[in-house]
Amino acid sequence: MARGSRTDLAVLGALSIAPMTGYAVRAGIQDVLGHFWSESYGQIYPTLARLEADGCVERRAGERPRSSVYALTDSGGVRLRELLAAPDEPTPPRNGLLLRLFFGHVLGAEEVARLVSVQRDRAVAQLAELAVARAEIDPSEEHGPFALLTVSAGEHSARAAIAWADEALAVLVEIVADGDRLTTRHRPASADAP
Amino acid sequence: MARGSRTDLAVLGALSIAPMTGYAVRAGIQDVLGHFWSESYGQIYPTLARLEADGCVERRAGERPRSSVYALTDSGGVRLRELLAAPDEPTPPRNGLLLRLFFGHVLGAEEVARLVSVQRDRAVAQLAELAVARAEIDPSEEHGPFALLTVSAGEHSARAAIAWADEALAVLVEIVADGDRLTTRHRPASADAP
DNA sequence: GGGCACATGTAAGCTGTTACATGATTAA
DNA sequence: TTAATCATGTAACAGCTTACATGTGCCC
Repeated sequence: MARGSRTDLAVLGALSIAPMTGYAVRAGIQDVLGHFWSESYGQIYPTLARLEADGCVERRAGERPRSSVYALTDSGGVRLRELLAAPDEPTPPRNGLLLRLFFGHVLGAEEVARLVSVQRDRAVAQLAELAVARAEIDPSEEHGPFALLTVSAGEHSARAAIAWADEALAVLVEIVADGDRLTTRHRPASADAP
Repeated sequence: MARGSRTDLAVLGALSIAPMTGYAVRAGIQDVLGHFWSESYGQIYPTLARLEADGCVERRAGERPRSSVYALTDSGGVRLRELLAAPDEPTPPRNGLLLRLFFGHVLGAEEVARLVSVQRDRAVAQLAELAVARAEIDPSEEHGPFALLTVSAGEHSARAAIAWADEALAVLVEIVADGDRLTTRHRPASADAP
């Protein structure tokens, strides 16, 4: 799947739930898909215009002045299924924390531990947000089970991040301790003034 | 940290290991950081030129004609530590598999299961690659322990992906079974011709 | 001599964000 | 009345990939 069609997929998917304005598409993506997807207005409005030109969506006057409601057409439905069936080609990896960690000896273990703690806190916070999201899903709705699976993916990922962070922090504490042992080895064993 | 400095961080980090050519920087990032970072030539060469103009790296003639070896300067070292200490600001989430999963009722549970299987296979393959990477690290080297932590992060993440995929596949099988039950309910219990 | 690894660079293009400009409607 | 929300769009810019152009050195 061409990378460019990912916004198409998100927008067509949103319109498959119900016809709505561009503004509502954005709000829906932020609120409902927020933990694994994002789109900005700068993407959404041009995308809607292009999809309309391609006959994938139909534009109708909205209730308010200057507002338009977009609805999925038949060929838009076909296009949506095409995009859904296409395998997800992974983007090149770019993990800023691991990049910093790899060059950790330059920065020092203590500073690295601080960065890892920040990441751990974020994962804990995400777990709490996911619990809220989970509670808001109605499992009897048609896409309820699918929504629950996306929440579950986030939870697995967050728990793994926490477990790793704990492991990493333990290792980093040891590295700090070793450093202390090395620098204090030649000093008297009794406590000096701080 | 401005997003734009992430390539700077990767390049300066590479040069903190040893002075090398742009080509070697790219190869090093691909081979050593490959499981969590990537850079293309289109980023590396302009970045090196800019870092040289800023006085962060020094360019010297390499052994081959037309080749240059870049080395970290003192101010480059300072810049590297600055970038390393800056917290990693997370990029907006974009998970193509979860996007597809969320709209799974449009595609059907069986097709979704196929997509999840592909993801599971990828995670299994990654785990194998990480085992190789782990074996190649010398833990007595100064950055050995840090490199091991990056491998460990990959392993945690891959194992979580596999566990989630197994859970998801089990749920999807049930959804398929429910669908079959509903569609066969009104047919005779005895086997019809296929 | 042919192919591969080494080596440098640029141009075009795509994806995406941010900030801005503009204005109507509604709830406090 | 005034602030928040609803609503549409664009322009500028940032980041990144791909493909191309170009050439050297080394090994089979």
